[in-house]
Amino acid sequence: MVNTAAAVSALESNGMNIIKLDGVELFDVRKVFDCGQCFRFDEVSDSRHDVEFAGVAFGKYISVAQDGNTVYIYNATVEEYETIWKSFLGLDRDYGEINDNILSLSSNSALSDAVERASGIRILRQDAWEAICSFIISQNNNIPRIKKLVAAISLECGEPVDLSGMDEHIADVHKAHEGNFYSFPSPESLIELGVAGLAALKTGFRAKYIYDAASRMSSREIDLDLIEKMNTADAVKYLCSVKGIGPKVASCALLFGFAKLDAFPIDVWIKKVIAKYFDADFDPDSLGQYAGIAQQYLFYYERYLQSQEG
DNA sequence: AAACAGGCCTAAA
DNA sequence: TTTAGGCCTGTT
Repeated sequence: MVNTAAAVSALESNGMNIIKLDGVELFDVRKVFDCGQCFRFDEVSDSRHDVEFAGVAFGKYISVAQDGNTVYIYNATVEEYETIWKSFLGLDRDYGEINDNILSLSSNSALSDAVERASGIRILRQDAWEAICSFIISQNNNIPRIKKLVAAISLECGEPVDLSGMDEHIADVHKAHEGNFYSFPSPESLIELGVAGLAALKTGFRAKYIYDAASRMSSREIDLDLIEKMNTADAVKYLCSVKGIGPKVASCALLFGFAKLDAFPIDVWIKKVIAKYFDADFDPDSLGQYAGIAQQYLFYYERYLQSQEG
């Protein structure tokens, strides 16, 4: 059974393009945008749908809404869906098959519980530079503040996104929800701001790291096409040559920005998970080509358990 | 008030 | 090769 085959149709409302996807399985918008992989989407609280998240990606403003197995993408054409949003949302992959693969490689009961509990998470395919830069910012930081900092550099250095194709009513609703309407900044625009300018936006000790990464991006010393072709282990080493990028940040960038689904970021939560549920000699590679997805399931699961305490 | 937040760098053994 | 401190800032 193939779960990628959603029925795609194009709707229109007051000139705004809307994609409607019927029969979508193993997809949960809230989990997708609330599991900490993406810092630019916020929930639209008075949505006409069960749940809706809106934000900017690839220089475009969209919102993604869901009622049961039906998913809507507002402000998107069929072409944009096929070329950008389908892969961005992980809708080009069969998560039924992925979950089976993960479960076939491990009999760990916490992992099988996690797969069930976290069902519906999809790994986003984000812009590579945005992922690299965002996860540099994420270090020694918490999610609300990461989101604030990413919003701040986008407001300062990004370009205003085009809202001309949007239904005015929808646009107004979204503007009321702290949505930020600027694209993620190019490396060049961040360089222009300088280390001092970046620090002035409260990025703290990360300012020089962002600057260094942006410089190496701009000079093509960091070659995204090269990373694309590398295996994950080599790509981690490669990215770690940038000041401010260590194994965890590199793994996150590869998982969320390059669709390297075997990248396995080890943060404080995952350390806890490994200590709690796995043997001391646990090797992430044992979870196979989708180890990074398993990591997200475990991450989500442990945070879920934590939230249930007290 | 002190510790911590989805780490990483540097120095020191 | 592994192990301590320190780090911007904000929140609890």
